[in-house]
Amino acid sequence: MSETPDADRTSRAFALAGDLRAVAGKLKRRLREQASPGDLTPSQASVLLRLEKDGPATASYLARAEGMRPQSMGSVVAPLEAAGLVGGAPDPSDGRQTILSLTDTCREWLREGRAARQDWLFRTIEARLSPEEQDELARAVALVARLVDD
Amino acid sequence: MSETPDADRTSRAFALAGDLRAVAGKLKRRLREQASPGDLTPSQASVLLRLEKDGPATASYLARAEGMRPQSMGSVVAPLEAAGLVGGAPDPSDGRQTILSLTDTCREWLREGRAARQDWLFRTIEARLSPEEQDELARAVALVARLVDD
DNA sequence: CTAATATCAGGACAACTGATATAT
DNA sequence: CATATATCAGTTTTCCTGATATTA
Repeated sequence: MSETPDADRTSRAFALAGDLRAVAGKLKRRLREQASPGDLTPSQASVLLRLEKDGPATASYLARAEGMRPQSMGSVVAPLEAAGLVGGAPDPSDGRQTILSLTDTCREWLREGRAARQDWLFRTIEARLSPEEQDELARAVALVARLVDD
Repeated sequence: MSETPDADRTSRAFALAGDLRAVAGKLKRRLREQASPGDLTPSQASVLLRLEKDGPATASYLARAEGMRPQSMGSVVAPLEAAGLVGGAPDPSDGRQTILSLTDTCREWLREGRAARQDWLFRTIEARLSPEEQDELARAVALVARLVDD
């Protein structure tokens, strides 16, 4: 309808950027407010999920994967180690590295907890989005991943 | 293909929750790292966008809209007022409230800056996503908005 | 010697909670 | 008096930068 479809597209992309920023901020705040003491932080949950998916990894690898500094990843992982969910073993072929992996305790915990656990985001996705919408969201997550990766 | 399609859907929803958390975290970190000094924070950009879209509003209204406490919104808005982008006027019919609105300076700044401005997210969306993908992302943003709203 | 990894220390930022003043 | 708004002050969380030790 517009006489200048290009300008139209541009302004829609601009609005999209704003909406995306806003919704990301809201999501983050909501995640924090829903967190009960003893819960994992979003970063920690991400790390466990990644270790489960990709297998053992070093803190530096995890930091790169999450787009975060190695030092920051250190403080994300430390509580997980303290809780016995993640174990560290020195890399036999490279003494600088420590290989992190899920403990059996953690695997067990993930297995039994998954659906029952108090994961607000998971519950809300199941409650509020149809399977088709979940698929749509999954595709969009991949799109955003492309935006934030190098 | 699975014998238990329900369990399958559940585990996909669980992975989706994890991926969404991860990508939201990455996006936030990326936004921060791309911010040049003098840039608006994501919250501030959101506020300007909302004031432009919905017209003048109080800090409390903005806080509710962004899913944030009024006190927090205060510190988001304060720099915008100091920068002359937002002006406050007392509500004539309710002395408790201060009506915030965009200044002419800000409108001018938005108008001229929009495409040229150093908005990393906007530029990246335009550069990396096709118009169709942008539409898909916009739909997904609406889905996430449904998750984070009450 | 240079590069990569890990860790310690201190700092910045954005949100929070609690308390207080004021107006409805 | 109860409710809603705004603001001040202090705290927490999460990530950052900078520095140092160790190993490749």
